[in-house]
Amino acid sequence: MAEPMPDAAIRPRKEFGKTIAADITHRLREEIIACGLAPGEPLRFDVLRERFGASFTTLREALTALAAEGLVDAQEQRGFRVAPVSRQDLVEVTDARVLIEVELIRRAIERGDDDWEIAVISTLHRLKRIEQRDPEHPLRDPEWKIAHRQFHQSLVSACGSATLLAIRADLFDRAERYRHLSANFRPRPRDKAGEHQAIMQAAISRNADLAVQLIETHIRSTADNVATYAAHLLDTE
Amino acid sequence: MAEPMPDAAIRPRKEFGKTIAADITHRLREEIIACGLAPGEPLRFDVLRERFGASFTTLREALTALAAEGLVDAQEQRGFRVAPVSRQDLVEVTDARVLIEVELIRRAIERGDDDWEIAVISTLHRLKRIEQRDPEHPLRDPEWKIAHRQFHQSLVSACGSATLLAIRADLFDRAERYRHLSANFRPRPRDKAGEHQAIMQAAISRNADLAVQLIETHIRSTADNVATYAAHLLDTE
DNA sequence: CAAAGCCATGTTTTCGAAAATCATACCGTT
DNA sequence: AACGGTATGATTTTCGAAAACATGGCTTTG
Repeated sequence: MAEPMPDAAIRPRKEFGKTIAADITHRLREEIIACGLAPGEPLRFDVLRERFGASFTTLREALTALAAEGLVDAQEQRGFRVAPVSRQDLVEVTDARVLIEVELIRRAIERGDDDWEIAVISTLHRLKRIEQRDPEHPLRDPEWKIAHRQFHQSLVSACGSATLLAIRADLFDRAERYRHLSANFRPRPRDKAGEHQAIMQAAISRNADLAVQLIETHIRSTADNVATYAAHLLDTE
Repeated sequence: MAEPMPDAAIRPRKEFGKTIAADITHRLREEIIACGLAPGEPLRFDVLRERFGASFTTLREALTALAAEGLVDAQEQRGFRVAPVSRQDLVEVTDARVLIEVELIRRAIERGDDDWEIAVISTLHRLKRIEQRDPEHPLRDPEWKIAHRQFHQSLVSACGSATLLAIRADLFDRAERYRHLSANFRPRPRDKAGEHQAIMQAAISRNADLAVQLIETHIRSTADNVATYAAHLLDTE
């Protein structure tokens, strides 16, 4: 007889990662990036315990990991809180992203093979499909977010440095939180589809200088948008 | 009457940081960097528990933090181990350091004020004093290590980006571990004192191009040294 | 009345036992 | 002998109680 479906009572609690701690780290990260937990908000164990159904120490491990990524602020003996946002931090994250992403794009264009080209083309294709389906509020759509993340990830994936890719990933997450922050106040998304298309073409045709210029513009204009439309959230804290 | 010295029985267990977890993170980090714990060595809780006198969960939190810094390798459900070393990783860390440190030196030279100049000059002075006192095995001397770290830190401290400084600090630690790895097999330290002096002068005289070139050479030649004299440790794993 | 000290309360932090998981050796079968 | 599956011991992971700590209000004192 076939193994029955897992009973609700023994449904696995770990949907991502093998350990509960890794799972909670992942869920907390997504929630902070999406601003479901507001910047600066205290992260009290009682509340988290109820929300995530894990114990003190497991939560503590997750919060410690997120603190290292810059999404959580650990105040020794006084608990944790969601990392605050500020204009200064936005500028720093943007600057760091440009510095690193530009270098990684160059390396990827230099080193990328057929598989890399295929990855770039196919992740962009998926992204465009999702945008066609529902062109309204991309950041509200989890699928769009994943596809967008994967497209940018694929662009640099052939750079050859896992070390720099890890740093880039952390910075990308921190920047994405700022995008969410301003999403509710932004009048209309600009033509991101066109920008992504142009970046893809520059990369595939191995035009490094153009790709670098497009990426830098892409990153900086997004950050400018955030600074404009989330201004009231950046100056008060 | 003056407060008596803390009794041995109630001697504080936290010498660094306010929490035990932060203290253990710090001690473990130093021990891994100094190769007191060998690369790839499993980090079993029984052993750590005895060595650091903390409980499972506290150790777990410390290991999680160090995993985010790249000094510990977390294998889900199969424990932790000291991050392995490899030629590839050495190259990546060196490359990343050059990319970031070069940029930060430029920014610091651009933005540094009088306090910055004073910090650079005085940290170099302390470093030279320590080298005069005991010119034998600098990496064996904890004071030299701290002074060396602080000199390089001071050079970039005025860059204006806490975000990039944090990334730089992690990479510096990872590189320092490789230096320790080869220290036992290196015949003689080359003229680091002269290099540090030249870097300081280029920085203070605001000669960014020269400072950048010197720093890059400094970082790369150190890494080359490691690759040469720790070759037998890098190829086997 | 101001300032300092002290207790009460809520929160974080730490601990070791207990549950879950993995690695290994053993056994039976082919 | 080789293979697959299972029991066993070792190790990690998780939990909630208990200790440590910070904060704010209250009392006492100068």
